Amino acid sequence: MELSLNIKMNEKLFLRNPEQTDLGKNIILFSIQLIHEKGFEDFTFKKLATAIGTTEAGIYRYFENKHKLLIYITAWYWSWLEYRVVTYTENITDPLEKLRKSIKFLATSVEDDIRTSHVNEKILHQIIISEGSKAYLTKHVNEDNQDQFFKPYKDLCAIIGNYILECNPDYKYPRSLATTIVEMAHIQNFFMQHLPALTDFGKSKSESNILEFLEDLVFHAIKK
Amino acid sequence: MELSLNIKMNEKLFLRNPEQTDLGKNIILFSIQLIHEKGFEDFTFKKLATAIGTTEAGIYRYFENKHKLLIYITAWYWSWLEYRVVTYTENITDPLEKLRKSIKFLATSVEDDIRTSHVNEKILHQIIISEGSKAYLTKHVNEDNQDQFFKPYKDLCAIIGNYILECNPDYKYPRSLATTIVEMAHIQNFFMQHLPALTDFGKSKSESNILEFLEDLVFHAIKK
DNA sequence: TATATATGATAGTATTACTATCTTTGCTAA
DNA sequence: TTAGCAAAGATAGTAATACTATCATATATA
Repeated sequence: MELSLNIKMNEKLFLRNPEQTDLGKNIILFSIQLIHEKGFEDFTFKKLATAIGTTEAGIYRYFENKHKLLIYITAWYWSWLEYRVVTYTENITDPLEKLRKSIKFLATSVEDDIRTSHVNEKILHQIIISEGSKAYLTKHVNEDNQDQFFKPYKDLCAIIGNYILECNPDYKYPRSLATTIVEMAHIQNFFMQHLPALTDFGKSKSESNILEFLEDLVFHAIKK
Repeated sequence: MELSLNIKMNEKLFLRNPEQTDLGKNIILFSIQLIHEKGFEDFTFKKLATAIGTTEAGIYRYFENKHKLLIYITAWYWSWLEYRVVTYTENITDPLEKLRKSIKFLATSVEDDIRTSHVNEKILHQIIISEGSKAYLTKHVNEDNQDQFFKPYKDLCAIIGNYILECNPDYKYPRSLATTIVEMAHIQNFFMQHLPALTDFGKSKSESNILEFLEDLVFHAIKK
């Protein structure tokens, strides 16, 4: 049986839907590789075209510019993560356990999901850590937000926020705590890899330590 | 009496020390204005030169490229903030109060410091919020780190981390909690301004709410 | 007065970030 | 079977960016 997983993306993010053609899928596949390899600043459509074996003009038929492509792949990641979090927590009744499991999904690397052949989730996770925030740290964040480009990220945070409220309906900062979990899961990971003095995990360099830190932080914060 | 405050910067960050000449000081003054106005991606040495009334080549005599300049001004900011935090907390004996006051410095906007005529701290604070993380989110972060470019940031976090340990010597994650405070002080501020659904402060848009959230988070985390 | 230093003026290059146009390929509906 | 259309390939061109190089000039200092 062949599995496949399809995520519906905001149509304003692309000119032509990359999921519907071979070239489109290659653009996603190779851009994830290239952005990871070179970093977003050094990544260009020219290099991407060469890697795929097509021309620059070909890429521009799918994406207006490389920033839209970055938003596309980050939005895809958040949608995919939301799907995973919801799928694996919806049957859990204990809200504390739901939250704990969610934090684990946010703070832990994944293996490549074979149901999405044009996306390598393991590398994508690294991109989110190093480049993810560049999707919104721009002067046009307000316009991009009006176009709903960050909806997948917001939806995921909203779910975590609701789990927090289920644990403690009186907790005053469910959304900010949710974004703190999501952001710090990635930032602590980046610091652990590159600026270890900024964390307590420099020696072990193990994600499980980040997980422990986040759990400790969250469950103390929401304790009644 | 004329006050002045001088911060010694890492010499590898510049080709010629910008604090020592009028043009150099103008580069710092106008780059802060321009980066805030246009955002870092759209900021160029050409535009900066035009704003100052000098030539592109003139700027290149001080800074190798715009990324080094960004690191310079962010490093300056962290040094300045460390100076402020240390100055205003060293006389406090109660560690909890020291930590509380430090959080306030991290999470609150400042007025322009008149002792530094070539730096507008209020605008600089906004730049740190929107552009600060781009200083280290690069492929050359490891080399930059070896050159000690992020030392001011680390020093500040180390101080906060020590205050945390003074409050509770058994707390297991003092450094990660310190960076969480610093990072979230800025990220929550950005989200409050631009993506308010990600915070609990969207309506009031008030920094004092961020402060309350951070205090609540930190003091629950370190409670014995 | 000689000299070093900072700045100004100008020019030039490779790369980036696009836009435009024309051709070819391959599928589909008449 | 073919006409027509969409996707992709090929090629060219432009303005801006990110530099480097050189030569002249002003100013301070020894």
